Amino acid sequence: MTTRDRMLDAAAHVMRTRGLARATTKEIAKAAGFSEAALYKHFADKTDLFLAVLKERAPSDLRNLLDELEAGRGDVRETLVGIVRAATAFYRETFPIAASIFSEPALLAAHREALKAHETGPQVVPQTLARYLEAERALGRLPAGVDARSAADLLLGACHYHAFLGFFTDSRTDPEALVATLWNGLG
Amino acid sequence: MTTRDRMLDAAAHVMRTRGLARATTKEIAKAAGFSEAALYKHFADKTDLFLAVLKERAPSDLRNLLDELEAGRGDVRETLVGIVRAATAFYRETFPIAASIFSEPALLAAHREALKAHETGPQVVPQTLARYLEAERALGRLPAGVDARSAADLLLGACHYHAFLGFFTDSRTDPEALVATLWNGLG
DNA sequence: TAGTGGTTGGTGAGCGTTCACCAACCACTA
DNA sequence: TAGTGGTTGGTGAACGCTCACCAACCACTA
Repeated sequence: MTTRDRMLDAAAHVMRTRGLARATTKEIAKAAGFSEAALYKHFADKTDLFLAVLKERAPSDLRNLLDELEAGRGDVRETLVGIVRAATAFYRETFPIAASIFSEPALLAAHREALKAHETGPQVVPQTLARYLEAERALGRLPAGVDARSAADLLLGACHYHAFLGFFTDSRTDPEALVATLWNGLG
Repeated sequence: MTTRDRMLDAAAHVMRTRGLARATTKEIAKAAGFSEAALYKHFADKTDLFLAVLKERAPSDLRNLLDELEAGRGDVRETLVGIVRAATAFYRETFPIAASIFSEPALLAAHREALKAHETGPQVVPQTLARYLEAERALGRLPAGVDARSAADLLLGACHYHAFLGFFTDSRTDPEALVATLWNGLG
């Protein structure tokens, strides 16, 4: 493991435990086992370090799961329940860091620029799920008129929302109930 | 308008524009038209000020709208579309401040304590919507087996999610499509 | 093969600035 | 005249970042 990797791991850890506002360069360097000055041999400044953490230390579990989805293989409802489970855990883990970017608008802007340059971002998650639902619809396993993107947003939105609420109260997601409600509809 | 009110307004404004990390007591005091020390005549410390902003300057549009909902009055679907519109705007406005609390775990913990003491919190929003849906179900305007809380979470979650995504990419909510998808279901 | 010079990646010390916060003081009013 | 609510002018601590310096390693040549 390279020095840079150890620094990124340490930074991610300190950001998670102390919060972005209290994640100091001194503490990150100490956690990585190096001097503070060494940080600046590998990263231009603190913002550069944080952007690198955001880009290189984001857990990819959910994205991998979605990428491996294949239409026609397995029951759609069961698949969705699995996705709800994974997404809830994923958002619960990533929310604190993702959210704390909002405390520094400059950092948010820089992050957005970086995402644009790499043509990626959090929206690829609902896009990928929508693509899967679209494929299932094409196979006739979902109603013809269904709006795949709306369905993806409803499902992932509920997970995201639960992760958020979970930091303020003790709320639990019931993946089966969620999927059943979306499946049956209100009409 | 009292001095305290002006200070709260100024703090809310600075928090929104500069971000929590760059919202200094000096700038807030200046924006309110007072000296920095005057802040400390009205608030014990910076955390106290921020908690007061969170409690007393949260826009209440959505909560009011939901509180005024009455079952049996008007078309359910149209009502839901209106709620989606209001919720999306609401979350878009409140997200930056709500999210930036995560940069300071101590502040988050204090906020959570304050919510617990007043027996309130963000979860009252889905609770209120669920209560409305429950009432509509009791009137036979929704299917008997529908899980009101899940439906509320799906709908509000999508709004919350869109507000979040909107800060990273240019995404737009289509309230009608969202409600239609939830209404018709996937099954 | 021993000496030379350059690069890489590290260190401890500390600079300049900013921050939250406060003591002392003061003007106004009940 | 006592209390309220404001001001000026600090203070110590903490922060990001830079500085001068150096050990280890490497390529090149006398």
